[in-house]
Amino acid sequence: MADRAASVPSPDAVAADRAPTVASGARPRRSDATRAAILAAARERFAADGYERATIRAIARDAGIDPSMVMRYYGNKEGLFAAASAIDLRAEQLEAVPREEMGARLVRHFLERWEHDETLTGMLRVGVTNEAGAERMREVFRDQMGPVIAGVCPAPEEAPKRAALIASQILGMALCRYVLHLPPAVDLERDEVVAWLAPTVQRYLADAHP
Amino acid sequence: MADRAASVPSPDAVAADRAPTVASGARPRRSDATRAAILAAARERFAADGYERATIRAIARDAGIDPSMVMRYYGNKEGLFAAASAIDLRAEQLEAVPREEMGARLVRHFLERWEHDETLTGMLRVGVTNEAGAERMREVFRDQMGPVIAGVCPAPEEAPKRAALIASQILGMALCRYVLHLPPAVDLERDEVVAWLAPTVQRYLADAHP
DNA sequence: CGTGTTGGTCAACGCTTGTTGGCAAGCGTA
DNA sequence: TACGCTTGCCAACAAGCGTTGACCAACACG
Repeated sequence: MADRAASVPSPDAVAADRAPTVASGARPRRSDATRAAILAAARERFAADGYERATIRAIARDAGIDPSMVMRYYGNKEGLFAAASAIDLRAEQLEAVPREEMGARLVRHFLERWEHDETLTGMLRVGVTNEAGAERMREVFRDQMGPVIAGVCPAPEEAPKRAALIASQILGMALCRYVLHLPPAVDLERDEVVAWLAPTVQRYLADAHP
Repeated sequence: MADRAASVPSPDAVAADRAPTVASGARPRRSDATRAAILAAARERFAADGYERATIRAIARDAGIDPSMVMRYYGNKEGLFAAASAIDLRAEQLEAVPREEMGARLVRHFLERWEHDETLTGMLRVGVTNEAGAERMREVFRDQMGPVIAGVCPAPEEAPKRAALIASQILGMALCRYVLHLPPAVDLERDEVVAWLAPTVQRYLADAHP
């Protein structure tokens, strides 16, 4: 038994552990395809069903393997979620954006991320009912969103507060549009969402206190 | 077996069915206290745990009765949720508010509602992972939030869209503050939240398209 | 060729879940 | 007092859950 699949693994460690698509130092294993299939199925199920209803049995069925393989490779369900919730917001794409364009760019960036990576929906669905999922969201917010906001925020000590305000608007729209499927929110064109939300985010980012 | 506890009851019907605190036409039953205890325990559990983890057994334990009583009075778990998710946003309090104050009043109203009625947290927690819960949220949005927005919105045909934008901001803040417990969102004073969000909501409510 | 490691299946475990039906005690009314 | 409805508990059911360990086939390497 190797050191992988520890009892309570850290998300990024597990995620970075075996990434079949990335050329890492270790030589590839025959099981990389299976690992990837499990992870893909897990992301899909967590995004569609949340933590409790995304059963290991269903994930294994989707991946075309036995449930016990999930346990062997990811330790337990918690470890599987930790691996499946690894996400890169690609926030570095926003670092060179001039301050006055930041609102629109932020909104568009996250709408696109949300539509192309179901992991975000999964994190939200899980984070709302599962403490580990909520902690994961707080981590991502702090580590990936925080620095970007701090980089363009006029007063650095206000950056967390302003980041939270921005998150409230962007997460709220994602919630209404991609999770709750509120009809008028779903019907909006993407450009329309950007046009409406961008000034809000811009104000949260850099305006003086109201 | 009476006509109560139908197989798939409508939320409001079930909720209005037996409301021990309200003087209804039917004369009170000895079991009204038990019914109320079940409902209170259910609201608490749904708000704290979401749909799956709020087990009938746990709810019954909290209410100090046998799980089978829950089934007798509410038919099944879905019926229990339907009854427990009955909610009054008290939107009529906002009907006489002048348009230019509406943003601030809306934000403050919902913050207070959220802090005093855990049913809202329950609906959000359940709505994110359970289709019946999502449908319930769409209903409440349409029937209770819609009319208020339509009442002050300059162009009536734009009311649903504008209501969705407002919901995205208010639900987003509630999500960050009361569900995900994002630290900077939790640390904000209530007046601070109102000061920041009110202009946003005001713009979504009545400003021209951006 | 033989041997150890890896990838995978299978059957079962202990537990929890929603749900059901039977039975006893309490109450209201005739 | 006697009868019927109501309220409640108890025990059990079938199904599904996460998880485990035994076992087999295929590969890698000396």
